[in-house]
Amino acid sequence: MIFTVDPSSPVPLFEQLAASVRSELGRGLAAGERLPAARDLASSLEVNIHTVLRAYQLLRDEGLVDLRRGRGAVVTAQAAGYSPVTAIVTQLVTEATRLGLDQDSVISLVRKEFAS
Amino acid sequence: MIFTVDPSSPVPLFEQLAASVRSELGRGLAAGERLPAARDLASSLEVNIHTVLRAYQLLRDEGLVDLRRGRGAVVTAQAAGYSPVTAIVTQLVTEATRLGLDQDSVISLVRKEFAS
DNA sequence: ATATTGTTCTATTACTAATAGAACAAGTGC
DNA sequence: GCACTTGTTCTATTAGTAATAGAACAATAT
Repeated sequence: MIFTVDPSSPVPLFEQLAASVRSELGRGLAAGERLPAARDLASSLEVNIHTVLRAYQLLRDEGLVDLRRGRGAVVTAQAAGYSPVTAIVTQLVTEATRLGLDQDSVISLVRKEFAS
Repeated sequence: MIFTVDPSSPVPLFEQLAASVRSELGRGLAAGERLPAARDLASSLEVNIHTVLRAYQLLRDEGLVDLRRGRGAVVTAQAAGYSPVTAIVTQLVTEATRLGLDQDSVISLVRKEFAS
């Protein structure tokens, strides 16, 4: 469970960290597991504890973790099926279908966009 | 050719405007056509001319328009391939990246949506 | 020539990110 | 019960960016 941030990126640190946690949610990180204590993670990432807590609170607002004093940040059950991009994917496929683009064409566009 | 911005949105005005132009590129706005003069658009949107010019310069950096003094902002030939689907794909990949989802995860979601 | 239109420059204001330190409160574990 | 852990809240400072404003400039169009 390794989280990273890049201080030289224009993306805010707390957003980078939240993104890093979400990324782990799709892999090994399961419901009930604990994230590192904010003070520990802040120390190892060399960022302020407030920055870590802001990322945690963002994830809490999204329903991905529970925060409790003394216990820390715990991955929720609903975090497993969480996908905020689903709405956009639905819109994309609807529009593509309307214009006569098939699955492979769309996936090709996605790959190209990721590569750019 | 109607462009809009929402001053109450947390998204920067120049980014909103660039997104609005990109959206039009897929619908009706063809290569060689001129965008409104920055001063005119700034006036009608009630934003600063510098804000409009920043959006235009962003679009120029993306290769979607050419900027020339006296002539204004002209849609490039390359922009023609910028379909509504491309716009949505850009939005999708941007959002996915922000949330820490990688290419394979996104493509998996697209396949699932096509299958449904 | 003159008007149009983007470019560049300085400057100000407002907002946000990130940091820092301290005190506090709720939960854990012996 | 008591010490420890860990998130919460508060004030404060610094740095960076968005947006605005105004002016002068330079290339292009008509």
